[in-house]
Amino acid sequence: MVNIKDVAKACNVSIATASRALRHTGYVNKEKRKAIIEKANELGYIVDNNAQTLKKGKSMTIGIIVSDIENFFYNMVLQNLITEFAKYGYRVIISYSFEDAEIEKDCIKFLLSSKVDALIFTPISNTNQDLINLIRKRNIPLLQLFRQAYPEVDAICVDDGYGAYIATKHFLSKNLNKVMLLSVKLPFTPSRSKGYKLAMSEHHIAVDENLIQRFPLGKTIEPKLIELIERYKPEAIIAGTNTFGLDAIEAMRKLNVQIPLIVFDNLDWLKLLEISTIAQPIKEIHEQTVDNIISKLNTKHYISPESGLNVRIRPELIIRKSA
Amino acid sequence: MVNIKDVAKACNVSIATASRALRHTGYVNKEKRKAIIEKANELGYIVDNNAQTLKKGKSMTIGIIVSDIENFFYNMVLQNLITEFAKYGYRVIISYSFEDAEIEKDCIKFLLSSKVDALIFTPISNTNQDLINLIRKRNIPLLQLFRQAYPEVDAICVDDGYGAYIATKHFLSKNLNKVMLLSVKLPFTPSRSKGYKLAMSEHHIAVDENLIQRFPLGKTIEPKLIELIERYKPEAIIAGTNTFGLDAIEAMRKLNVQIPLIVFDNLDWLKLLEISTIAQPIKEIHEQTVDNIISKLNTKHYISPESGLNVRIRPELIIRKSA
DNA sequence: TTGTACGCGTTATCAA
DNA sequence: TTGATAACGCGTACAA
Repeated sequence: MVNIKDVAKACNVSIATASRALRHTGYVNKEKRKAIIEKANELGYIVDNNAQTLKKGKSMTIGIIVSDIENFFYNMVLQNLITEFAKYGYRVIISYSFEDAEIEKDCIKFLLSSKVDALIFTPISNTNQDLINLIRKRNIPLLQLFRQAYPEVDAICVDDGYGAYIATKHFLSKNLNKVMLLSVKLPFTPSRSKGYKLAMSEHHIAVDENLIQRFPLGKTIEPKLIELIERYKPEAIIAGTNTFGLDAIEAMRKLNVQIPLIVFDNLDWLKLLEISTIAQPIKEIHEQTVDNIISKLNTKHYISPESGLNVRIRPELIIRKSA
Repeated sequence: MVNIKDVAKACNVSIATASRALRHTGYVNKEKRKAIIEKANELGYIVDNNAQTLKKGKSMTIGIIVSDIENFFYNMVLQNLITEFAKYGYRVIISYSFEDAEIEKDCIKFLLSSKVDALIFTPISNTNQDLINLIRKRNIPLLQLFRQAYPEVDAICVDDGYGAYIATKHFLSKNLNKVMLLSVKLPFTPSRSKGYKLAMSEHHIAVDENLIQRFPLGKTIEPKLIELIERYKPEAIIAGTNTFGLDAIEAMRKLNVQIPLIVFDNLDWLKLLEISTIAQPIKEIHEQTVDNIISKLNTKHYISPESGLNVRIRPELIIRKSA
């Protein structure tokens, strides 16, 4: 383990001089600086993050807790966040909560313990209020992404309600009035059914609650779907998630029917199958996220406000063959 | 920032006692311990990782550098690794190299600087030999995943050559001899074309090099594919990646032909489309990876060997309607 | 322009 | 069973 002391000794200078040379800070003789840097490389010296963070009280890292590692869309946003924050000199530390509030608690603790300078997370529940309070007390910039579980904390979400609204409007404009909505049992997200109902009311159509179905994530709904399609004979279907979309396609195939379909979240295979989709506004999401965090970080004495923002970014309807 | 000193003061004990109580180590009066832990929770005390790691010279973390955040299969393996290592008390720190050797260098440096206890990575190139040497000199357990760019370092890979072999065999057994292989221009991975050629030679069929096509990752090959299919009229196609598979399907659709197809990497949409596939052995990969790393970590004075293992795990052929 | 010396928060040793 | 104290590696105020 070669440390700065070793480098200093090898160069016959003091630790302070070596540090100044390597950190490019303060005065140090040009030739000496060059020699020190060279020697450091030669010895394979790498600064110790832990010591540096401990000393400076700043880690130049941003913690991000992602709730679902399988979510392609989350990964896209994450990729952009990593790249963008790097431009500001910040590294991203990623933790995955796997949609589990206990794991989320661990992740938050770990990131706080690591002294991240800011924290972005997709909340699972509102059961970690104590930690949220702690973060706010410490004035660490904090942001909820995709969901808002804590009203006092800023949130940037996709307006899925609006997504459902434009999808429903699309079908209604084609005189397909019996639209079935496969919604998600996910708390803290903008409600798809609200947008659905708004569109219906704008067209003066009574809402048939049987056509609004809610399912939890994580398991196939295909058998249930077959039953529902047979019973209620919808004229169009809006699938609230990708997997619901897959299940809907499979169900229709088995029933040998073709019902117009719009699926949330634009993935590759949807394009291939020429299925209409509600596309996530990836670019807007990561841009607003970076803005939000960086501006908080740049505010010298940032103090978390009493009540949080709730930014809702609108997705886009992409019409293909299926609808 | 409440630290252990604050907790100690609040409890009228010394820092040492507070530390023992909170770390559950050494002797401390039962009631005092309870009081200290309670007070720590009340104050929102969280141990400082940086100080702890600095002091102990051990971070209880394992660094993993993933080359491609979009790769569903990598993410699955990653998820399992996180969960499994947690059982041994290790946290995973994830860095993404985005298939860029320079970023990879940064990631390695960052993880070393963070004092990870072990490092797993998917190498992009063999241009970071200096850092690899450094890691080996420090005797930090090291493992290459999915690719082997440094022969002296242990590697666990999927035997894509075998995948191509069984896929080719399958077609040959059905008397489809003109098999086109869409291979990947990826260095350091087991060669798909080798397996293809082996199968061909076992059936005493001369290899037509025109049928073996190699493409880089990241951009569509559909136009090229249309041309190739028209020119060489293959009787069967093996797509070396998912995206090549998508492109092949699209090309066939445009040409209005149906050619038997097998696609590498079993994703959801392949099942839906009833496309045959070479399925990645996710479970074996993560199990062997965990074994490899944990056993190195448990070897008191682990010394990296002269030459690395090269474990090749065989994928599985899943036959569906498409072939 | 350089070096000395201290402290960041923690753990471990050792003496009490 | 407890507490004083010395490190861990680094950055910097201050003195030289």
